[in-house]
Amino acid sequence: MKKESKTQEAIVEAAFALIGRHGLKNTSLSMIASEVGISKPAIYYYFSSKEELVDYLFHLVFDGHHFSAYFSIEEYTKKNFKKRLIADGIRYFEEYKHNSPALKVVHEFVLSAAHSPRYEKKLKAMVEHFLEGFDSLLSYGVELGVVSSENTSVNAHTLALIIDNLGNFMILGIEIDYKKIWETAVSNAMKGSETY
Amino acid sequence: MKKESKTQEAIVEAAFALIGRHGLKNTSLSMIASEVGISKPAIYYYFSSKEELVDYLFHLVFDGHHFSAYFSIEEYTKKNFKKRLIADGIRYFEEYKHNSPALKVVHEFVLSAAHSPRYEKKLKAMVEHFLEGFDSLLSYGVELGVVSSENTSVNAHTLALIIDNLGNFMILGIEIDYKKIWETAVSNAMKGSETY
Amino acid sequence: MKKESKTQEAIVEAAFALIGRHGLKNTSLSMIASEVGISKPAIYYYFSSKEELVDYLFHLVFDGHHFSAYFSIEEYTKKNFKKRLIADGIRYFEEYKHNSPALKVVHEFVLSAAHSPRYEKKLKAMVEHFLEGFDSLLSYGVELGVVSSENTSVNAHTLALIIDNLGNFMILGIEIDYKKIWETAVSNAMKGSETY
Amino acid sequence: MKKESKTQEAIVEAAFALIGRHGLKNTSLSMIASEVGISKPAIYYYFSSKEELVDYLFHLVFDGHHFSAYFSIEEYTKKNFKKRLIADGIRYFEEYKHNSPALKVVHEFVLSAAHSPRYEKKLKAMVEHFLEGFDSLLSYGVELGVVSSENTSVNAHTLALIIDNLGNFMILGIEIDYKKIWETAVSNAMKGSETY
DNA sequence: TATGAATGAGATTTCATTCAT
DNA sequence: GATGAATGAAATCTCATTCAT
Repeated sequence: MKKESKTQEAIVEAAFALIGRHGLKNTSLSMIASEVGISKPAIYYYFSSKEELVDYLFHLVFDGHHFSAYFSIEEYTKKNFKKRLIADGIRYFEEYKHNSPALKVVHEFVLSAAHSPRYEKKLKAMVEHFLEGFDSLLSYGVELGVVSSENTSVNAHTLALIIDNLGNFMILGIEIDYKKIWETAVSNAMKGSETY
Repeated sequence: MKKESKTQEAIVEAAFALIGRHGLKNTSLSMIASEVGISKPAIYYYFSSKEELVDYLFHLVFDGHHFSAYFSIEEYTKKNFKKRLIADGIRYFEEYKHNSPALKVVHEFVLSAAHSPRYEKKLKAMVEHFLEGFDSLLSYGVELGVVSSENTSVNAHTLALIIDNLGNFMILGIEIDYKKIWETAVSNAMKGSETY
Repeated sequence: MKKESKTQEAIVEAAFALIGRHGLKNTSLSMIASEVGISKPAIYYYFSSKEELVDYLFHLVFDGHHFSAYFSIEEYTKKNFKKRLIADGIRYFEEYKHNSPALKVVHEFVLSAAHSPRYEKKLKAMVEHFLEGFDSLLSYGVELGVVSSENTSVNAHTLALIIDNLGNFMILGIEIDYKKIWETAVSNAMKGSETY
Repeated sequence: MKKESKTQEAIVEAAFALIGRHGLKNTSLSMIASEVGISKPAIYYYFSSKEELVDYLFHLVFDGHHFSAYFSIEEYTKKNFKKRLIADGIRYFEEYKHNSPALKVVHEFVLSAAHSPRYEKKLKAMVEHFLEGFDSLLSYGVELGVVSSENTSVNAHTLALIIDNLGNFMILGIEIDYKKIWETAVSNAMKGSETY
């Protein structure tokens, strides 16, 4: 837990806010500096380049973005499984509603990964981490006897796909019944479903 | 329907390719001009600003991105409904695999939409158009008697959410069983599913 | 003979003058631009970077700096050999007196070669070219029978060393009898000289 | 003779090494500080500006660069004159071969002198000091009867010119017969040489 | 239709320097 | 004696845009 100076914190916070608002490329060090109320070179005292600042934000964001931060498998029981999964999911994507700068920056990274090999690998790893998270969770449900053993993996990935995109839709301000969609998805995933 | 000159076509094509590869902000008019083999000011003969060129691409992309271009409701029958829906969906997201410039540019616009009110509305409209497309399709399935009448709307939106994100995952190169996921999603959507 | 625009010529000329006066590192594109009376980016229309501009000057300077430009061996005869060699040498280093920007820039390159591998090789080649030039000239003198055949190479190199440094001393404004020194050096070189 | 602290010595040494390697303008206080392992402002405790540090180096270098440091006239005798002069000269320019930081810095100052009136005078003085040194030495040789009394001054200056440039050529890595050239030059200077 | 030439604005970055502690 | 924190000035370079031709 390295101690950050007030200024460094302010830089990071301003960067988050501005990148969330204007995007990665549209946020200049000048903007950050003037938002914080310091001079441009002051940023270089804390980060040796814009790239390094962005990297720092990237890690800050993704290091806190673990599957287990939202879905703590060890607290799931036979009895609370469904309720818990539904509640955790809702908690997850409702964060988007509050428009937290961090989540907007995640969004920014996710989308810019398409033409930035720098982040592509990390991001892919993060998505795969979530896929595996749901895999483990459903497998545990199978053990508990509350989740169908058929197609577990496909169902897990479907949940990941849905919850991820619910966040994206929320950012866009699409009005759909988020909770019901998630509840239904969880139900389907648990009951298993034979294909045609 | 204004007639496009060869040069204009070339500009648009180059812009598509470059933006798909490097992103909106990282693609400069110089890059486009030199890709086409013309001078920078020549672009201004066809588009009065970079913004206008981007707008043009935006419309080009989204005007061709109709729900009905992929799912032609009038060809769905009681008998072929499921098969058809599965097949059309697969056709849709497999386009991503082929890396078509247009789709990459859609992705890019989604990115910009997050911090550009200019595109936000249009994009939202497009997403809603897809949501309604699936709504209509499933409603038609209800009429035909092949789709459960319960929760139709939620199921339709779930399909939209899934198919949209399958494309995103494909761009990232995530290896999951795309087809099986889609098949299962269609099955669930058609059979309806009571919630807990 | 590529046609240079007026502006390009002006840039090159200003660069010569300013680098001669302030040195390579102390001459900025801003200085050049404002000397020429154009904007900074205008320079980039002609040279894609400062490095390229400097390279251009480098070649301009050294491509005209051939041994044969000062000492045209084919005009040397048995009768005029000494007189000619003395006169050509004087003509060579007297150019320094007139303080031509180009010569100052040569000086700049020569000295900065010490920590710029970029120019080191080229410069070494140029110096060696002059060494060989004097070698050939004296050898020709041997053939003509006006130059001693002993130690020809050592004597040639001595001439090169002296004439080169006479220029440097002139730039510094050292007051010595340049002509007499050169005459004596030529005499010694021609007569040959046994070592102790 | 102010006492230098360990830190000051380290600063000076690092400055020597870095300036020798990268040049005056390319060596920043940051580089020096980090080479020494201290903070940037620490340098300001010892030198009130970069200019002052450079001045200090300048004097350090030139105060040790006396003619008499290499050629101690009082040890020359009728018998050892030539041998001694040759040997001292060789010792002088062979220092260049060992790449001593101090000599590289001299070279650097010569470079700066061309466009820095600050050093020009000092440097000129130093060169003149060497010219006079050889003048005195040869005059002493005349007194001893081992040096021709004709053209003594011209011959002295020629020696200065040659030995100075031998060092420059060495830095560039030019491969010539340094020793033979110097021996011959000494011979010629002592024997005197009538001009044409 | 198209280009050569040029520009203002602004981006990232480096440097010598200062000052309170 | 020495440092952490900060700054003004300036450097190189890019970009969208303009305009006469």
